[in-house]
Amino acid sequence: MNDDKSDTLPGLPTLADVAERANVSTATVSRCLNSPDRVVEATRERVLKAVQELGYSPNFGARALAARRTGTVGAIIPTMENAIFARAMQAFQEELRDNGLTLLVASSAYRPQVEDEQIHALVARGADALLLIGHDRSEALYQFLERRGVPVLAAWVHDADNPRPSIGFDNRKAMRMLAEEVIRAGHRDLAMISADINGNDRARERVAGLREAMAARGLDAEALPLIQTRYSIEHGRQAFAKLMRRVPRPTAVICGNDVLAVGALQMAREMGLHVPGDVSITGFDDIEIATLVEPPLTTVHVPHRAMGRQAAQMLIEALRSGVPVAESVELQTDLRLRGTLGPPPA
Amino acid sequence: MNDDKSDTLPGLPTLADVAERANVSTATVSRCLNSPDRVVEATRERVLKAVQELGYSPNFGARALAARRTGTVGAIIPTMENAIFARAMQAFQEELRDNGLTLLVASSAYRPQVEDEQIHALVARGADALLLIGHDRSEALYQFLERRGVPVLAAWVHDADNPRPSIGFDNRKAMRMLAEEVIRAGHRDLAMISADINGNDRARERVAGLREAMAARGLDAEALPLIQTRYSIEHGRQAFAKLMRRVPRPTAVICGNDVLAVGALQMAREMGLHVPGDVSITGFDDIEIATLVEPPLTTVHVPHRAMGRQAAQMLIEALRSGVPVAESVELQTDLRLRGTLGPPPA
DNA sequence: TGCAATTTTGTAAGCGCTTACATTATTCTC
DNA sequence: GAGAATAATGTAAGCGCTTACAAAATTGCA
Repeated sequence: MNDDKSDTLPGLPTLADVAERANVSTATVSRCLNSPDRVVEATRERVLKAVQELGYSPNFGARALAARRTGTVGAIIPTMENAIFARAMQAFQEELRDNGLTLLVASSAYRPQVEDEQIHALVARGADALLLIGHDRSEALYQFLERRGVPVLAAWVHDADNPRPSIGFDNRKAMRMLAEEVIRAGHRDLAMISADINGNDRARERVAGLREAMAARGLDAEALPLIQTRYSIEHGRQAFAKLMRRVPRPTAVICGNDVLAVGALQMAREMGLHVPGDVSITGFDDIEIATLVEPPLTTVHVPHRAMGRQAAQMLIEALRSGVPVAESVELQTDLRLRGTLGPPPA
Repeated sequence: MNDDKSDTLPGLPTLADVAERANVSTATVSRCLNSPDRVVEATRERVLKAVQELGYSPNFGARALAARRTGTVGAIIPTMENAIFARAMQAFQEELRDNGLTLLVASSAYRPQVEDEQIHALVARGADALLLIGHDRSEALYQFLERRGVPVLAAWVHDADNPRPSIGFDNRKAMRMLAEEVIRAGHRDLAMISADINGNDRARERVAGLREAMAARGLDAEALPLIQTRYSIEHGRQAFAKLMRRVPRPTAVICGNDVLAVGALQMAREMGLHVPGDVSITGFDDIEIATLVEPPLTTVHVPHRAMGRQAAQMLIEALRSGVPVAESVELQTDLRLRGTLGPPPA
C-alpha cells in the first residue's frame, strides 16, 4: 500500500527506478531484460537484483509502443465450444508460450461479418500475427492485413490451388476417401448433413469430396440430398429426422462433423432405427465423443494437436524472420472405421 | 504497398494524420473516438470521414500507455479442453465484447505454479481485471494483485466463509445433495474418484460434501475409498478399475466430474459390469456428453453459461466504478437424476 | 447588445519503454 | 605497452496517444 518513494501515482516501479537503484542507465536495464547477453554478468546480476527487490514488471503499453510489436498472436476460430478448436488452440497456445508469445483468441460464431470485425479488433490490439480458419474471406481483408504487415496463416485447410499459406489437410480428399468406403460397403442412397457452405470452405470441400466419390462410382452426385444446418447436436438430430422421411430413405447419412453425427445417431435411436443395421452414419473430426457413443462412430481422424502446434511454429518463424509465411503444410488425415458404418439393409 | 505521404516507415496513418486531414487538433480526434458526445456533430463527421479515408486505426500500445488501461480482461482457467470452461469462457467473452472489452485467456493445466506465472503474465500484459477459478492461491498473489489495483473475481466457487468475491456455487452442498440421493437409493459402500485436492478447492469441497452426507447417514466418512487423479477419461477408467478390485466392492462410484464419470462408465462396460445393476456411477457438471452416453449420466447440473456471463458483468462493473468487486454471487445447481444411478445389487 | 456561463476546441506535457548513436572501458596484437 | 579493435554502457530522441488546462466560440439572459 505504501511506496517507499513514489513520484508517479500508481506507485509502480518503472525502468527508471530500477536503473537508479542498480546504478546504471535505463538502456542497460532494458537490455538486461531483452537481450541479456549484451550485458556483462556483474551488471546483469545487479540489475536483476534491483528488479527483484522493486517487484518491477515492464509496462506492456510502453513496450509495445516503443518496440512496435506486442508479442501477441491472434487466432479467430468459429467457436470455442467445439472440442476440435479447443484442442488445437491449447496446443497452439502452449507452443506460443514456449516462445514467449501470448495468444489472443476470439470467436466468430461462423459468421463472416463477425470474423471481419474480430480480425480488425485483434490487429488494432496489436496482434503481431494471425491464425485464421479456412481461406474463405474477402480480398479486402487480406489487403488490409498485408498493408499492416501482419503475417497470416490459415488452418484446417490445404488446397494446392490456393496460393495463400495454410496448415491443414485436404478436406475434399479426406471426405472422398470416407465416402468411397461407404459406397464400397454397398450404399447407393446417400445423404449428407453439412454446415452452411457459404463462407465455409471446409464444409464446401467436404461436400465436394462426397460428390466426387459418388460420381466416380456412377452415382448421381447432383441428386444427393443435402441439408445445410448449424453445427450442433440438436441440429444434427433434426436434419437426420428430416432425411429419414425421404423416399427412398437414405441408407447412409454422411455428416460434416462429429457433432452432427452424434445428433443423428441419437435421433436414429429415438426413431427406433438400428445403426448400422437400418442406416449407417459417419462423422468427421474424431473428437473424444466419437468413441464414447454406442456404437462408436466411423469418422475421419484429424490431427488437431499437431495442427495447432505447427501453426504456431510457422507463425513464429514468420515473426522471427520478418518474412510472411510462404509455404503451406499438408497434414494427413485417416479413416477410423468403427461401428456406425455397415452394409445397407438387404 | 505505396503510401501517399509516408514519413514514418510502416506508413500507417496516425492520430496526427487524421487531425491534419480533418483540420482539427489531435485532441479533438481523440475525443471523437473516445467520447464522441464531447464533440459537436459537424466536427465529428469531418473527423470520422478522415478516419475512414485514411483507414486509420488507433495504436494499441500508445493508447494503453497514455490511458493507463488496456480494455483487456484476463482469465486463467485450468484447461481449455474441458467443455465446461469452454462454455463459460464463450459466454464471458461475449459479454465482455458487448462492452468493448477483450478477453485474454490462459490455461494453467491445474498447476498452481503455472497459474502463478500466468497471472503475472496477464497483469504484465495489461489485463485490467482478472477472472480466476476457485480461491486456492497464495496470499502473496492476492497482495500482488491488490497492489496493482487489478480487480479479481473467483468463479466456480461460493463459500460464505471466504471474504473474497466470487461467482459460483457451493460445491460442497451440491455434492452433498447428490450423495444423499445415492445413499437414499440404498448404497452403503461408496467410493470416490476426485481430482487432486491440493490447490483445488472445488475438488476438496466436493469430497467434503460427500463425506458430510455419509456422516449424516451414519456411514464411516473416514473410510471412504478415495482416488485422486487427473481429470481425463483415461484416468477415470483406470481409477474405476482400481476401485472395483477392492473388497468389499463399492456399489456406487461418485466422480468429481463428468469426464471422470464417463471414463468410469466406459471401464464398467469393458469389465462386463452392468450400470446401474452392478454398480452406480455419478458425475458432476452436466456436460453434453452426459446425456449421450448409455445409460445417461446422473450428475449435478451447473449453469456454466450464466456463470460466465455474470462474471463478466461483475468485473465490468468493478472496472466502471473503480471499486473492487465486493459482493459474491451464489448460483444454484441442480441434480439430474438419470440412468447411471439405481439401487445397489441385492 | 453586452457580459457571464457554457460548450467546443487547441496546446502541450507526459505515459514508460526501446534503440540508434556516442562514449567509455576492455581486450588484442605486435 | 601503445594503438586498434571490440565490448559494455550511456545519452537522448522518439513511439502515438490521452488529458489537464487554456483559449476560443457559442449560447443565454437581462
